Amino acid sequence: MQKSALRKGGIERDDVIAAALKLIGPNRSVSTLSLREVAREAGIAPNSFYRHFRDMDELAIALIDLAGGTLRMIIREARLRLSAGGEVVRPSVETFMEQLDADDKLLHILLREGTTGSNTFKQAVDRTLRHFEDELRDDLIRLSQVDWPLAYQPALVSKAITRLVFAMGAIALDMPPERRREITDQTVDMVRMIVIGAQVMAQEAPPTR
Amino acid sequence: MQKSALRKGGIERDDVIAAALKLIGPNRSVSTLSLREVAREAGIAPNSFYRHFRDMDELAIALIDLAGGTLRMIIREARLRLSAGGEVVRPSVETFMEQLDADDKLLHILLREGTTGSNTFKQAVDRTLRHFEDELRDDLIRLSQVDWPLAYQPALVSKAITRLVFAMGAIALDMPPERRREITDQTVDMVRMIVIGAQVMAQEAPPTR
DNA sequence: TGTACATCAGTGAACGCGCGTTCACTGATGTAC
DNA sequence: TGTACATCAGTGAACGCGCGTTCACTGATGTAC
Repeated sequence: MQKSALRKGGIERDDVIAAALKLIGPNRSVSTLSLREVAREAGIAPNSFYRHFRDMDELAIALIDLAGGTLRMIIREARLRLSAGGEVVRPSVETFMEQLDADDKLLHILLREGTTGSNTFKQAVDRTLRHFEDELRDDLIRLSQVDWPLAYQPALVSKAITRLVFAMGAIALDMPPERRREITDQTVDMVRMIVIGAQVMAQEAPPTR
Repeated sequence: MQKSALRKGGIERDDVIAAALKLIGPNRSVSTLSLREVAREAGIAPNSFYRHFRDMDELAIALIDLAGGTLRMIIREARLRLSAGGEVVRPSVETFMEQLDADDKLLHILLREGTTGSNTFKQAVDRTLRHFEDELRDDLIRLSQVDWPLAYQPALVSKAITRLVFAMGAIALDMPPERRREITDQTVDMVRMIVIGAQVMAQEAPPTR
């Protein structure tokens, strides 16, 4: 039985995570948070932090993993919106950009720590991004068996799309909401370029699967 | 006449910048440098820092501008390597990736502060990236008048290429040198996908210039 | 050429602050008998 | 049911540290007369 879950006033590991999330924003990445700051936000004494995490690094990795998991669910939802034979690129990109609003804190975590954090952070982010790439690659292969021409190097295509969409997501995060549409449209066109280019290249060279 | 340039033992603004550059690396972005740290590296007392910069923000912006200028020169060199009618994408990407090794500190600055820094930093980086995009767009238009088909939305194509190449550059920076070639090859293929896709799309829709 | 003066990059000492971490302790909860 | 005990998230106080910033001062250089 979970013991701590029954305690009355106590705060949980998740409450500390929630406090950290509250502090994260456009200009605050995980690595700039201080232990005392998080404790203050969570309403506990600084030393109480150690009851839940060994140090700030452990908290940061928990946050990155949380962000990764949530974003994977976003992508899964995007996939559900796809009707066989219908348009694929636009609904996917739109779902991504919409969720970026809703879960902007989580996106920020992945975008910031991927370039700035310690090696541990970077690896955690990289793991998440590669997970995305893998899922996207499988989607591409599946699609190519239904109604799309075979694409050139699906792994490479999915990597290009993932990195580009994340880069555009980072741009969108720093922009006023009314320009999101514009960024979304641009991203849709960019992804189409990649997909179409890959299809053309597949006809010129034998595709590697 | 520049007075300070004649002083003997004194250090210059540039020396402080050089000290800051020395401290920057894979895990140290500009915004994580402390004033005392930079002063220590430059061999001056902490308060002497104020003789050269009003605060760390001013130093940071000087570094970002320096990085932007240097990178623009890199691109210019890449352009010189292009022989009319020859291959365009590979030499350009290769030049970029090679210089990334040589001036890796500068690349780091643009890659890190663009996602993490304060709004001021982000704007400085954004300015630099947009400058790249503009130059690339002009190149694309010029190329399309010589021996390439007209591309679909050159501005969008150049934005996609710029952001993607920078994202791949960020990946390369965190990798051991022996994997640079692999990343370069991947990037070349990605850029080709975008360019070819844009050319195909130009034939389907009237191009916007 | 000599002298008085302005300039300004440099200095050491000191300040108050927020930080991460440690210590010994508390007191509510759940468990064993 | 009652009692003794283990667990453990919480506490306040204290530590030493590096930080940004300020102060009044120095001393070499270049300039004016």
